[in-house]
Amino acid sequence: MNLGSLKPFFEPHLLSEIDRFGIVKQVKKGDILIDIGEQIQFIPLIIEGAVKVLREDASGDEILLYFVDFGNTCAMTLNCCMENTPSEIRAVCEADTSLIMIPATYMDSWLAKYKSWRIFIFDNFQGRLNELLKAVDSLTFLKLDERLERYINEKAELQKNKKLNITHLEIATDLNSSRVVISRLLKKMEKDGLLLLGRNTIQILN
Amino acid sequence: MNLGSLKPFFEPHLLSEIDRFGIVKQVKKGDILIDIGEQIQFIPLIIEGAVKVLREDASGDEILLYFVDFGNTCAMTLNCCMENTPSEIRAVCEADTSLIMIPATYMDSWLAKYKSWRIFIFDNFQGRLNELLKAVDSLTFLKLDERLERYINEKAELQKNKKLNITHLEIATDLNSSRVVISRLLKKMEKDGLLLLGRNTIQILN
DNA sequence: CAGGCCATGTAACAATTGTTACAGCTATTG
DNA sequence: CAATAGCTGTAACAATTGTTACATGGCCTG
Repeated sequence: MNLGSLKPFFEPHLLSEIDRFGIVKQVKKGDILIDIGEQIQFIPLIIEGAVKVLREDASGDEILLYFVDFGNTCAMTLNCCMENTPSEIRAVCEADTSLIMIPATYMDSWLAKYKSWRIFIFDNFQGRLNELLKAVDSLTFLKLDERLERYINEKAELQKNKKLNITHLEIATDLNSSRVVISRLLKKMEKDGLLLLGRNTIQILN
Repeated sequence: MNLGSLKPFFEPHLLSEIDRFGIVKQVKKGDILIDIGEQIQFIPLIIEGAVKVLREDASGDEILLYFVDFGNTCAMTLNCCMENTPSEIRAVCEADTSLIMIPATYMDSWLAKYKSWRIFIFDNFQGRLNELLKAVDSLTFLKLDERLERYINEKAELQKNKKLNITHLEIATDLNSSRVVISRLLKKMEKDGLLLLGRNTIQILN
């Protein structure tokens, strides 16, 4: 396993443990990595690619919570590992993704043994709590057009490309809105010179 | 310090450390325990009472995130301690509250030494993440009348009393709505036989 | 007990978001 | 190349939530 990219995060001894016990996994764009209600036995550590984490209610409506990318893991998952509770969220791959699956059993013992692991875990909790806070902020304080703008910009940043390949329906699903509303708002943004719309594409100007 | 109530949570040696290094603090109803932007040096462990945690945006609008009560601490605070970043939230006492302030310096060393501390910390992260998830769920999937109903019931449960002393304006602030809207919805709930309204009081029926 | 502040009730209206319906266009597939 | 499925544009309308304005009545304070 090539752990070079993880070197800055972990002390050498921990790296060798990750090398010994971690299982590398490749997941394709669109695949569901973790689903709601699943028992989680492994902590996924993202090496390449990105994952989107979302929440669903009883009637099947969705809301995007946040994205997770390189060097991070999903704090929700951490908890589920520690407590052995079923997953509260769904994780879907945004792009082809490689990850190291670390058996949940090491979670606790590494916390006692490695300071770098504690830092890693806490940084991730911090990150996830902040992402959730950001989600609450958006839902509370922003109107849909502002949420949409934020969403589009985040997507572009994540994939480092101002041309998005996405449909209005996908956006509507992520924002828990409806396609017609999203189309309407996008059209307005285009008229305002912020975007160029095409079939399956949104080109961010500026 | 009387740590009896904490006995079920922590191993004896840790309890004696808490006894040695923790500082007991009494806070009055309505007092601000932690404010946005503050540096946090202590982990507050709630012994009695309850605290409400809220978020504010640039223009001063608020939203209630969740309540924290006995045996718990605020995961936001944990993070701020670990990372030494300013607080992202405000914590206001719901009732007169006693807490033990644990200097942030012990945070990490106790994690290495005490399994019960690790469990405590992780349980709290779990709890806070779940509360934030619940907040996101409410904001996303519920209409205001449902959020209001949930809010009122939570309040009653927290104070173990079906008669609330609260004004419509306070509710509106917690839910980031406006007083008129809340009055309108409460009136409807009263007409539906769910409540009895009075000046500064809401009596939950059923 | 008069004045003022605060809490509540209500109406009228505005803004935002959601829904339904349908038309036209594009890409794919057989 | 015809058929089909999926994507986008648009209009008309509905529901929800927010805003403004004003009236009433309780309660505290001087």
